[in-house]
Amino acid sequence: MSGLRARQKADRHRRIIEAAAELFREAGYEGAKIEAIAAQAEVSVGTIYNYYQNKGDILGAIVSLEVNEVLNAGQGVVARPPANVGDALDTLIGIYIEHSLHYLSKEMWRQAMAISTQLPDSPFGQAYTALDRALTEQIRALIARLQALGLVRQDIDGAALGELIFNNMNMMFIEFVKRDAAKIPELRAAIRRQNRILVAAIGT
Amino acid sequence: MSGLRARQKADRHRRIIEAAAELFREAGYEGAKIEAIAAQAEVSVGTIYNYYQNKGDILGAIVSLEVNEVLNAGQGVVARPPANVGDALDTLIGIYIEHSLHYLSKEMWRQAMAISTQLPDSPFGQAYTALDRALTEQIRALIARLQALGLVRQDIDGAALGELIFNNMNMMFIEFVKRDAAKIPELRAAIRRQNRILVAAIGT
DNA sequence: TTCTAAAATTGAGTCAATTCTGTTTTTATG
DNA sequence: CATAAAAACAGAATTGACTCAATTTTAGAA
Repeated sequence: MSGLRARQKADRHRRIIEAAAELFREAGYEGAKIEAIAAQAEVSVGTIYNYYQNKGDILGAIVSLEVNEVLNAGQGVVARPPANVGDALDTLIGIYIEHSLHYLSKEMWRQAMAISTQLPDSPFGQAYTALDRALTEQIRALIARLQALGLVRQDIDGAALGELIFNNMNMMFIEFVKRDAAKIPELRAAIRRQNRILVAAIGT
Repeated sequence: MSGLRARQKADRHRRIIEAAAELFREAGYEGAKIEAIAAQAEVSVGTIYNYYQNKGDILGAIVSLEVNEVLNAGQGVVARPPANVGDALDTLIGIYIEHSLHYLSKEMWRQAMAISTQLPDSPFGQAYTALDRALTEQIRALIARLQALGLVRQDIDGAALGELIFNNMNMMFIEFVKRDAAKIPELRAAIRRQNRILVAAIGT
């Protein structure tokens, strides 16, 4: 099929996202007015609201792109993890963190996180929760892999451990985006230090 | 001194907070209009903005009251902790969680958390970060206490451990307030399960 | 090709937070 | 006491996200 209508729709979606991404980057989330996004995308304000429930959902679409790339990159580590528990965790978490500021500024992350807690039932709120879950799941998968390789004790509660590691990392990341001065290497070092306690407890 | 001006100021502060707390509870954060708060407090809209930078800061003042009570209650546990690492952590965390919904609804917590990430440099954003730090510090103090009592190994990195426990608990609490259906006993059970991994690793 | 129902678009209008400017109240001084 | 400076107040005006009724475009049947 792919009628005219469907093509125009996809095209408008793309134009809105591109316009928003550009303006968010240039002017910040608050600074990017809906009217400006509409003008840049060559649609009307009403049309934007036909495609997205609110301004946050536009940002949400951009965040989803970013996180999905990260999840993809993480798969490689899960498939072939370094032969050392600490390094394996550090490598996976490193991918998450290093990738995180590619498309999104700290300010955009702050807004995205804020919206996802403020409106947990909006389309974006639910999508963000699902992304968090997917990341937790991937850490859990890494632990299962390490258990299969005999690097992590079999009697460890993998589900609880995955959540613990993800929750700690995520909270550290939240604090990281809240402070503009915070640097990536310091964030990684702090998380490594925290995980060291766990690594000592679960390794064979 | 305590001139008329200072007294009126304190009185207006109190009236605004009381009016806001009542309306937030009744109508929710978004539902409580600034005009309504102003009317209820018998001041003008302009005056409210003279006292608080924005609507979020009013909520922030209420949240601070709540968290400070919690910190206070926690001190008792740190002073005389149960003679078992798992129970000690569970007791302290229990106090935090059970107290959390006394004055604040889940919706108010969501708003407060959102604002604190959205505007980390606003008065409330900074206050919220300080409160988080104080809670982390209290968990750290409990661990130090348990180490002094010989219940936790001396060679454990107490600072990192405190952060790990707080970050995990906080993230679980965030997810808890995001889901209206989530219940306190389940939250506590989930955190206990996660902490069990740590308890096994650090106990003597 | 022509016509009609459904889908999509438009932009002026609404609503509520925040800002701004002129007025009033308080304080401190002679 | 009178009064000028400082502080606080009031509420009208501004701003920007979001809504909605009217209009335009598309798909597909005749």
